[in-house]
Amino acid sequence: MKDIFDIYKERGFIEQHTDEDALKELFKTQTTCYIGFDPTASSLHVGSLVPIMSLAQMQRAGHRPIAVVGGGTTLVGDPSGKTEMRPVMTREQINQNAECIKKQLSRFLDFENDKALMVNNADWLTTLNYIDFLRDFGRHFSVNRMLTAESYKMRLETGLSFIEFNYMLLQSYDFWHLFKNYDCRLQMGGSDQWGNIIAGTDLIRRLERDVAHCITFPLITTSSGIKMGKTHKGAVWLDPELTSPYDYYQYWINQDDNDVERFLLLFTFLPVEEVQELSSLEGADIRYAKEVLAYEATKVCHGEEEAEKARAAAKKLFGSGNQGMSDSVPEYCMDKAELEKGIPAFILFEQSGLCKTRSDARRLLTQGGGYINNEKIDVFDQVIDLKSGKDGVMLLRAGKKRYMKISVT
RNA sequence: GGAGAGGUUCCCGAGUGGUCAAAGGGAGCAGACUGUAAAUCUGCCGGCUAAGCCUUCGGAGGUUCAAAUCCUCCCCUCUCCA
Repeated sequence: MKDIFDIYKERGFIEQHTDEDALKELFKTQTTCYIGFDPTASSLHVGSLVPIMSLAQMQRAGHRPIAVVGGGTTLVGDPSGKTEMRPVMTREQINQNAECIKKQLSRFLDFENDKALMVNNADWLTTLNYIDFLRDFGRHFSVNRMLTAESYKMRLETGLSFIEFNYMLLQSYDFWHLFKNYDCRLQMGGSDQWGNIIAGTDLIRRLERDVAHCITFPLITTSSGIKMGKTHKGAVWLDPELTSPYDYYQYWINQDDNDVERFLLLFTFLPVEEVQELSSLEGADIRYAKEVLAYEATKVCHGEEEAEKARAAAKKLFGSGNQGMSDSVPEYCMDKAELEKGIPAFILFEQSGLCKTRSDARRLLTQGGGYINNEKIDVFDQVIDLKSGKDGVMLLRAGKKRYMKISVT
C-alpha cells in the first residue's frame, strides 16, 4: 500500500530527505509533522503552495500536520536564500499577518478536533531568556558547522548580521519544542530550509537522544526559470482580496505547456492516473489540461463556486465567437456624471487600474493594445462616454488578456 | 579604529563636466505569428494631454552658464588589517 512518502515521491514533492527506511517506518503509524510559515506579508502566495499542499496531502493520508506560524522567528528574519537582510518588521505587523495567515491555512487544512494544529512560535520564543538559552541550547551549536550551511554561505559574501545568524537556533528550538510537546518527529520545508531543519534534528538528537526526520521540497520554478508565483503584477496571492479568483484562475491557465503535468501533481488532488492522461494531450489540446489545472487549483484555494465562476468568465471572454460578460471579470465603478461628460481613453485605462500610469496607458493605446467592447481604440485620447457602451456596460481590454468591466453608478 | 573598493532608473551593469532620462543585458508591456502556451521577429520600457515640461543616478550642502560625473560633510555595504 502506498504511504505518504510514496505519494510525495510520485507527485514530485521531494527534493531531499533523511533516511528513507526510517521515514517509511515512521509513516506506518499516525505521524505528526510540521512546516513553518513566516508571516512576512498579510497573505501567503502561490510560492507557499507546495508546503501547504504537502500538509493537506499529509492530512489526507491520515497523519497530523502542524502549521507553525512564525510570529517569533519572523522577529529575527530568516537569511536563507536571501541576498540581503530584509527590513525589521514591527511586532504589530507580524501579529496582524499571523492572524491573516491562520485564516488562509484553514481553507486547506481541517483543524476540527485537532486533526491539524496551528501554533504560533511567538508563544514560546518570545519568553526565552537569553542567558538560559545560550547555556542550554546555544552550546549545542557549532559555529564552524553553521558556517558551512548553504544558507549562510551566500550571505557570507554579502554580509550576515548576528540577528539573522541566530535564526537557525530558533528554528531548531521550534522543532525541539514541538517534538517535546506534540511528539512531532518530522519537519518539512523548502529546499532552502534543509540546513535549518537538519540543525533541528541534530538538536533533538543531542538533547533527547532521539531521532527526528526531515523532508524538503524542490524550489518550484516555471519552465522559463522564474520563481513560482510572480507575474507582472507582483506576487499571486492566495487572498481573494489581493488576487481575485478570476486572476488566480488566469494565472494557472497561462502556465507553460511543459509545466502542466508537474503542476497538476503538486497543486491539485487529482489521481496520478488522471494527471497522466491529461498530460498526454498534445498541441492545442493541452489547453484542456490547463483548464483542469486552473479549475482544480482555484477550487482548492477558493472553493468550488468561485472556481466555477472563474471558469465561466474565462470561457466567455476567451471562448470562440461572441464575447460576453460575466460576474467574475474585474469591475471598475465610476460616477455616471463623469462618464456622461466623456473621458479620454488613456485616463480611463489608468483610472480603472488596467494601466499603472497615464503614460503607460498612452503607450498601450498608441501601440494598438487598447480595446473597448472589442473594438480597437485608435487614438489615445479618444473620448469615451455613455454612448460608447452597449446596454449600459462597457468592457475594456488591454492587450490580449486583461479585461476590465466599467459599470456606472 | 586603520587601509582599500563601492552605493546608478524593477534587477544586473556601463557611464567620470555638457551630445545623459542615462549604453548593454535580463525582466516586463504591446504588435506580428499562435493555442489565453513556448520560441521567434518588431516596437516600447521615469512621470506629465507630451516636437515641450517636470523629477531621477545613497543623503545634505557647495563649485560651475552646465554635475550621475568635481569639492565638503554624512549614511550604508564589501574586502583586508587591528
